[in-house]
Amino acid sequence: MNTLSFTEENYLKSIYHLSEGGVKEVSTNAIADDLQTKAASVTDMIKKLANKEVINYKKYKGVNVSPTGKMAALQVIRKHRLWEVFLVEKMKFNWDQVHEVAEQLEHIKSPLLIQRLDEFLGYPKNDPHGDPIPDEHGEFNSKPQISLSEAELHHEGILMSVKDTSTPFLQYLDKIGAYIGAKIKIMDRVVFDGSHEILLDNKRTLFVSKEVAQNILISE
Amino acid sequence: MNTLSFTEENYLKSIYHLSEGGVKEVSTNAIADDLQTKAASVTDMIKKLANKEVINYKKYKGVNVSPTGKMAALQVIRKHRLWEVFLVEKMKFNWDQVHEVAEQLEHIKSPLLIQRLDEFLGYPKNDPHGDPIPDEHGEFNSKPQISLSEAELHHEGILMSVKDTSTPFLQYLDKIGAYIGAKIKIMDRVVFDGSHEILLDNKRTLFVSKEVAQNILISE
DNA sequence: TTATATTTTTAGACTCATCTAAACCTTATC
DNA sequence: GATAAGGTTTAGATGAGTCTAAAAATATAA
Repeated sequence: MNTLSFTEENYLKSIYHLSEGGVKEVSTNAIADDLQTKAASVTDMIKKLANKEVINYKKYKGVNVSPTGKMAALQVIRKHRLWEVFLVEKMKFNWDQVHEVAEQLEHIKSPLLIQRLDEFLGYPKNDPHGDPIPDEHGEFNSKPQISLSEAELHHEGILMSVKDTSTPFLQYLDKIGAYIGAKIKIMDRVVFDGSHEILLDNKRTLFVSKEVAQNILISE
Repeated sequence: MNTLSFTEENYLKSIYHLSEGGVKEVSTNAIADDLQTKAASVTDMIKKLANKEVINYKKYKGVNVSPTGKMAALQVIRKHRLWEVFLVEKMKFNWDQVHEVAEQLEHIKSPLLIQRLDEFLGYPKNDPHGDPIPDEHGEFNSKPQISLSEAELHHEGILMSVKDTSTPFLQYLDKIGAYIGAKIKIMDRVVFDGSHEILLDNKRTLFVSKEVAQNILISE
């Protein structure tokens, strides 16, 4: 497999995410969309990645990650999430400020640094958005969770993670007082627009839109 | 000036270092040698850098950094040295292990991160090799220092910094027990091979070669 | 001062990652 | 099962950074 370039790592990570752990076939357009590039560029790159045997590729049939590719992707994800923890815990970044910088830091090549960083941070299990951090073997345990929009009415759970990690969404959550670890109970669901009435930390009830509900994951 | 690419930053840093702060003219070959590349590649790149007005360039006459280029170079150097401090102080790296990783980290783009890192480290004035860390305006005070090989016989001073930061040299210093802050007195100088007899921390006398003496800087 | 050696630049080619435009497959629809 | 619509791949070009080989300029030396 050799080493992957900066760009190759980004493609691989995108494919891994889009395939939800290596099951589904991922389309050229989906990758292009995710990486803000053009389909033709994606075709070129997936040929390279297929040659390096980190993905499986059949013309016109989409791609998915191979076992070695999955490991490589998980290492990049591990680095990304550890750096995010570092930025929030040690550099006093807000959780909506970390993504862009972590995108750069995740490509730093130094196994020793990652090992020491992990130790320095106290072997964290989750990043600031609640996503699990794989260990050096790519292992991680994801606790069962369900989106607010899919959970049953009157279900109560802990805010475990968020699907969307964009600045506007995270700033919105800050504004309404939602955070990883908060207690959320679904009080009502509005049929008209799919919005949700929720009880936050047994203190306040408020309404969130369908879009917001889909991006909040709580414990089952 | 716009932003500089990864590679452009490396060239600029090299030119800055080779010109001892932007004074002397630097030759194409010197840069090629420093960056382990070919003279032809250097010629291409210095044209680009001259177009961006970070260096002054006259064909066949060498280059030196412009005021804007000097500032840009100092920012990269600032980042490099702050990361080195981080690696040694927080990540428990040895001083001979930091260079390669800092070469990568110095190109991370995030003014906020550097500001917070500086604060986190307690606004250090020097990196693990004794080199001064410029502040955000590119200012730094370098205390007067002189190489062991140039100082007067029987001169005594503190080991302030090292010119060579390669792993073999630093490991050699570890071995003989020399470190930044150590007290060194020049006991004798051997005419035959230019080697030096020194007294280290008032404890041990030992001989170091001419090459080693040239790379150790002590207070005047 | 002319010849020689060295340094620097140019010319042309290569790789990587990207693009547009056109050609090509696959799928959905009637 | 023909056709339209959409997705995917190829062809050819571009820019960044690099290289080798050859030409041009400068420096050195007899």
